[in-house]
Amino acid sequence: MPKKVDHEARRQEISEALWRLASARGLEGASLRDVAAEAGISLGRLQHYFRSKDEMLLFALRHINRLAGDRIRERIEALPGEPTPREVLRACLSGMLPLDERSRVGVLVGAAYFTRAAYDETLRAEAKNGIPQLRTLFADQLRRAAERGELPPERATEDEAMLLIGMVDGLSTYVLLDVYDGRTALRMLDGHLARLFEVNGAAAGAPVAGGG
Amino acid sequence: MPKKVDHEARRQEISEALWRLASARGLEGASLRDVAAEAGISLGRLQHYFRSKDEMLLFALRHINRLAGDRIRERIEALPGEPTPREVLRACLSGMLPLDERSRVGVLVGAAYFTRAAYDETLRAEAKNGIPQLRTLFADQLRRAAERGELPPERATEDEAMLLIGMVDGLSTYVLLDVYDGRTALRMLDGHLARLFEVNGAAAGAPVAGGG
DNA sequence: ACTTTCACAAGTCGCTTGTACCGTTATAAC
DNA sequence: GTTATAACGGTACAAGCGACTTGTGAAAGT
Repeated sequence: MPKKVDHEARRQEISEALWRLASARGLEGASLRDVAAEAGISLGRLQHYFRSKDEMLLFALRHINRLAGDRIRERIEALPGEPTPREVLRACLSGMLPLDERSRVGVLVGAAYFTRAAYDETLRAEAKNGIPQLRTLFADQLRRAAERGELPPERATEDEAMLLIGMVDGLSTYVLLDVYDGRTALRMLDGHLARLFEVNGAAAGAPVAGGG
Repeated sequence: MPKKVDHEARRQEISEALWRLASARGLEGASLRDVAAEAGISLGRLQHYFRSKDEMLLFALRHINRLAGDRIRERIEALPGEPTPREVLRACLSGMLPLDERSRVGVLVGAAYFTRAAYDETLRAEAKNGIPQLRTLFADQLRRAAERGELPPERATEDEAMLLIGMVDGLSTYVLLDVYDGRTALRMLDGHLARLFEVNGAAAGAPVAGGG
């Protein structure tokens, strides 16, 4: 038997090259030759690791979804001490906004995939994948906040959790379109959270200062 | 001089063929030949009305934006009697959701353009175009509601208006992804409006029943 | 009647695309 | 040392792309 190569690692490298191109020129603007060139390998080699373009796109989508999940989890664990539900929520939501280069690429790639997912059933199934998890995570935090008296109980719903996800998505959209910048989006997010966590007209939960 | 043809009308017909394809297969899946076939004309004729593909895409974007604006205005005017600010807001916002086939195509096309706009400056400038108008319209309604005592004054801000736009955008995204359906999105939108229009823990403004 | 010019249809051009396939090298097993 | 096979690099190919050119018929102006 000849030498063995870590296929998973090679595939991830190629995926990352694809993301760089997709965030700069869109998914359709990234041909196999372009991706190979960006990854610094030959077209033949790329084809050795992905039998077709669709296979590459699907792998890259799964990979970026996995990284996005890791990122969320990292941000939660990075919170100091015993974080309040509100702090957890803010960390997750602000982590989904395109505030730095890394998350900007992530959101751009996600948008590119979304457009395809709208008419590609395979991609759509994959893109929807993480949403229920995220909704559950957020709903859990809302319930926890309600138990602590930091949130009116009637606001601790799955709908509210879903609304939060949708809102961050909408904010991200307009940041990418340069309608406003990341700081403004963050301010609007904080405004929404502040009103969400209002109990009898007063702020509740731990307000958080600064940071992305 | 030979016979004269209404160029504007021809261009609109071609644009509509493009939308049908774009909503079904995405913008990149619509070649000039495909659009011509969908419009039932020859490639040569299409090129007679659009010198380049970019010109066609730009015209179609402007056209769909104009129709979207018309739709909003129609919905406001269709409201019976002297509509409250809340009724106006709900009519506009629900009109932006992909609830029927027409608006579904509109949102799909908008999404396809958005993906391109992320890395195409010309399209981005055009796509941003209607936003400030919409924000102003919404902010005006919020202020009017605050004056009528139906909304706490501190919520009558430009940020709140922008947040509404972003939220509908996010909801639309997930409707297209089949995460939930249009009715659910509408329920979530109504939930948000209900809380927005809460004064001292009680509902204010005119609650609206049913309808899209 | 003649000319001009619009409104097309059809074909061609150079280029890029995804995919298939061939040839070569290197390495591990026997 | 032979063989089998993973790991490539390189090339060829059919299809499709946008852009461009050419040809034709007809109607309006003179």
